[in-house]
Amino acid sequence: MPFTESATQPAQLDQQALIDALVRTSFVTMAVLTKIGAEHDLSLTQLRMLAILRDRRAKMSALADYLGLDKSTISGLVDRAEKRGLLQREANPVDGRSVEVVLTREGTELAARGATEIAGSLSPMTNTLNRAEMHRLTTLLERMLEHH
Amino acid sequence: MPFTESATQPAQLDQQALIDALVRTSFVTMAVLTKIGAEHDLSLTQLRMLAILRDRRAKMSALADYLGLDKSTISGLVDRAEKRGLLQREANPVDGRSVEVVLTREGTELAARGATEIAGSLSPMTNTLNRAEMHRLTTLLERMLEHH
DNA sequence: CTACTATAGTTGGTATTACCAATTAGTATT
DNA sequence: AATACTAATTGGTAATACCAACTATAGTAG
Repeated sequence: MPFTESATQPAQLDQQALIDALVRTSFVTMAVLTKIGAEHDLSLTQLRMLAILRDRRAKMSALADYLGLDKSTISGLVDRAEKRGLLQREANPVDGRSVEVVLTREGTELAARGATEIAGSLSPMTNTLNRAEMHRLTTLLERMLEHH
Repeated sequence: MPFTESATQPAQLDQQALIDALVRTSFVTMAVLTKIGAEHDLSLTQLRMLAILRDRRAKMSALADYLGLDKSTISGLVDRAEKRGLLQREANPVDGRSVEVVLTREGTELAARGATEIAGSLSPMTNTLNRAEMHRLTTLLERMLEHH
């Protein structure tokens, strides 16, 4: 079941074990996100988009950058989400080409509900650790994320 | 950029921070996997399928279970991978309905190469930790994974 | 041993995701 | 004022993934 391997060096075994654990954890986490999204008819990408728009309004091109997707993909995503009433396109008064995207009240509520459910679904896993362990794990993950 | 929030309880703050770190780590990891897959014209799902088939031959239905997908989706995935020569369908002599899937030599090689590249792409992140920290992180992640 | 039921996969239909190339419209540059 | 650049959309294609319906094989009941 190891996603990766082919390391025989003594020191690299630890690294390989970590990578396997990271990949497996990621798949479990993604599965949780996908499932919760699906319960609200949201793809993982749509869920991410809502999460991004929770804090800030964003231009189409900014969304493409954040999500690592082509602009044309964003057009489609925003189209469908807008048709569902989750968000709105707004004109940028300064730049006539630019389109800004903002969550509607409904979109904001859905994003909040999703966040709560995600926390709820992951807590069985995270709660296997005590507070000190949680803290240590968080710190280690954040250290890795910084260097990226 | 917090994917989730809405926790004000004192003890839950640590948990919330952990969940955020987990989700962010997962997206970074998935982005790496997606990119490496794309370089070999493999979707994340196909990459996972190859990874599963590295160790074992599997029936169509077993693949559906492992991947959490509908059987009909597997038919399509296997069709395309077979057409590319990465794997083969084989009849099960015991059960005439069952179809077993096995990697070809080419598929095995691609899976191995992918695994190496994944390790290479994640190592900049994992190498920000020393060996003891890697070990601690791995242990904590595995503890969580067990309880799932 | 035939008839029902269950299981394993495939097929056909649809929606979504995602890309690329081409286009439209607005902004900047020279 | 003409040219180049940028922002977003449109159209076309392929892959992913679902569901429902179907085929073929296997197992069970009468």
